[in-house]
Amino acid sequence: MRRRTTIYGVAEMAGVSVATVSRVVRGLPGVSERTAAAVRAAVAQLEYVPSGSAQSLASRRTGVIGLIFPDLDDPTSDSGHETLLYCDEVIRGAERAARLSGRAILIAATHRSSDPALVSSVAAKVDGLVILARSVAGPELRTLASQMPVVLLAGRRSIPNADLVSADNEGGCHTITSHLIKDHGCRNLVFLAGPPDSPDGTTRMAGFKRAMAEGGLEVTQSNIWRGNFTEAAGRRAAYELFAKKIGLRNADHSTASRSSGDNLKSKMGIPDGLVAGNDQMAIGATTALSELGLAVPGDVAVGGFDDIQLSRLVTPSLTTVRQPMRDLGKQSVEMLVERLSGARSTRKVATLATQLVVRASCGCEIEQSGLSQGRLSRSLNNTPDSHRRLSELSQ
Amino acid sequence: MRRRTTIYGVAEMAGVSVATVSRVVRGLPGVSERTAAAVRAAVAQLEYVPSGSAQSLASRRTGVIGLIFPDLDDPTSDSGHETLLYCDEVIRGAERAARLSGRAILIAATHRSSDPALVSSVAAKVDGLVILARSVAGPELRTLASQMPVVLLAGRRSIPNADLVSADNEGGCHTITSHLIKDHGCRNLVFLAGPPDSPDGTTRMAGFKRAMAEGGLEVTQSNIWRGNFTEAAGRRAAYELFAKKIGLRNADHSTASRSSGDNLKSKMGIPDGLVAGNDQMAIGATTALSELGLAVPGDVAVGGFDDIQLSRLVTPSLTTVRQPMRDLGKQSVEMLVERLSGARSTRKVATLATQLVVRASCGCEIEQSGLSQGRLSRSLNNTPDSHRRLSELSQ
DNA sequence: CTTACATTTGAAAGCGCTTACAGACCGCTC
DNA sequence: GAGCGGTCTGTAAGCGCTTTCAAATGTAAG
Repeated sequence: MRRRTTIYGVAEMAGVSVATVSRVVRGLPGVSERTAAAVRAAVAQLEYVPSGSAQSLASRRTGVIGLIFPDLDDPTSDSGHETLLYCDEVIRGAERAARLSGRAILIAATHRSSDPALVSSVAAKVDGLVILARSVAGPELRTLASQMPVVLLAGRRSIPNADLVSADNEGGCHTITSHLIKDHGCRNLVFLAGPPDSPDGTTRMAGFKRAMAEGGLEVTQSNIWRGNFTEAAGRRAAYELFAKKIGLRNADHSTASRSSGDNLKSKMGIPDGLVAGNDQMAIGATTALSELGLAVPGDVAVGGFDDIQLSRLVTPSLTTVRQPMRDLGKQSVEMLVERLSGARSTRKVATLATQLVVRASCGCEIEQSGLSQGRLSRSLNNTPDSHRRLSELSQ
Repeated sequence: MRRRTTIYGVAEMAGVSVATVSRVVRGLPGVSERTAAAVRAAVAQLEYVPSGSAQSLASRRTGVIGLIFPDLDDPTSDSGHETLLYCDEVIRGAERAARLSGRAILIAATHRSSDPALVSSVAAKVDGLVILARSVAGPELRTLASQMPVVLLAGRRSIPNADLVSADNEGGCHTITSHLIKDHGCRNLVFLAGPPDSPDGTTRMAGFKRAMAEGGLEVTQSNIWRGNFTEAAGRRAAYELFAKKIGLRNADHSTASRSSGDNLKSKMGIPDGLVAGNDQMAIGATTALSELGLAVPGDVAVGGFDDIQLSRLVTPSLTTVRQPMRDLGKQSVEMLVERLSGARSTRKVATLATQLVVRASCGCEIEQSGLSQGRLSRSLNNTPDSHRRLSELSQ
């Protein structure tokens, strides 16, 4: 582990000043080809690698972008697992975008028990930050945003100075709801919402309502069911919405009377479709419906949101909405780079289009099984003309 | 984006020298509580965050570990996808270990068309490197390893000075082979090998051979089939190994004569089990066997290696061997940290235990279907007593 | 051979921190 | 009161670069 050569060593060997070496190494103009060649020879000879710290200190740029994401405490939980995958994709997208701009990505995960100094120490080493969801507390976030460019990814908060990138939750939910209405003729949809304080959930519900309105369908209390994003909540929803109305107290798979067609359902106000605020609830509901003897999608069409792993594996496979995770990472970094290069100083908000993933639970796809299962899934863009939708706010 | 406060600003406000501020900020002893409090007040007041570059330059430590991994050119290919997941897990493990040691992780992906300066620029910013597989070319690797601590993860090369971490390919393949021999009574196993120049493949074959020897079974030419790790190769293997021997030219699912028990098979030298060097080949072979009218695991037991996503989804689900990906990342960083803290200077080689994942293709598990599919999979450690096996070489 | 101007080079002043090292100050002991 | 060992604090010299700025050199025009 020999001590690394410095710029002085190279300068000496090449018989020039350190300023000249610096110019050659960074490819700046104004050095004669003759001199440059001599310097390059010395660099190669000595295997010179400039010290990143010294470069950063002198130029006050690190060439590094920080990415802070939440690390779940309980990696065994379902949601934990899904969040992990989500973050991984984002990291990948961010890394690529950073690499293309000649920068590197410094990653750090936070969780509730982690050292508060962590974020500072990362902030001290980077030119700008991409912060996922709520991995950093509000006050700290404000401080950071006042000191360096910050992009919030899927963060709900509106921090002055911080750009914002998120998936189009409203549009995605609108798309899947419209799909159930227009393509599958649902007339009595129920939205399985999340807790009222979930911004994602609220935005998704807005999409549901807009699609209903566009379809000429009324949305009342009875079309919104409040849950908490868990599978259990989905099950409960199914029982509450269907059990009484079809005259069952206990779910009994073998003896449950098979449902009796649109006629009865519409008469009794039984929903003919469910749109869930996330996949977990959709899956819970689907399971419960089958216990109640109702067929999905035959009697009730079901749609989810997120496209978690499990959604592809359940029977029937779940029609859902996928977020462009990798693009979220990419877009965040690109916006950061734009700021870093001084190209922009106004605040910017980007919303990336989501993608409808059509599978079986809506009635579109005949169930596959065996080897090929899980490999095919047709999908449609919900915005056919453009890949992303950007809106810019000066602020 | 106001200019950040420096240590001088804090010193001035607190009425002390910068040396004292430095001591307080880093928690060094030898400062009276009175003074320290004043400094802390100033730090909070000014929202002072020390410059990482300046700290690194002065202390010649960056507190950052670099992680270099391959980014596949073709992200749509199967192997690409699997490799991505693999890397993601490694990154997670590395990040956690780094965080626990108070360091951050700088990630950068390389692929064949990427800028060669990338690795240098990363190297210039970190205290040490973890390098995955063959993401960095040999000569460059040597240079790096001569200048800073380097850990090679799953890298086949033996670079002087570089520590090495890898999964126990030999042991894993030994375990699954033994499982087929001892628990399922296979007597005529065939190993579907990779190309001879694949180190992983070779190591796995060694495990196969050892298990065969321990089971008192001979290994000849006819027990080794050479492939190239693709599904197509697996299919070909099945046809070549079985089609002729059971008197079929064309696979015909409906009319194929069902196999006729151990009696015939052993008489004719038909294999009763396949151990594949990776999951892709195992899956290809399984598909082809079913086309040939042979039942898996009924007529032929099959085992794979890697535990790719698909292995859980195919029918029958594939019994295979999983690498401890997250632990690989963790272990790499830990070894690097050990070096960085000067605790060790001898070269170290760590081999982490793999895990046998028992599913249906060996005959252990009754096939599951429906909702619960993919969620349960029993698994056994192949080294019951210890989680990892370390061997240390002084060199 | 000047003068004017572009091109190439080097000297030197930081960048914001860490870290010897030395000095100041304190209460002791002899 | 001198001498001594602690404890606390400040001075200043780097760390290895970048970046003015001015000097040196070359070059073309007058």
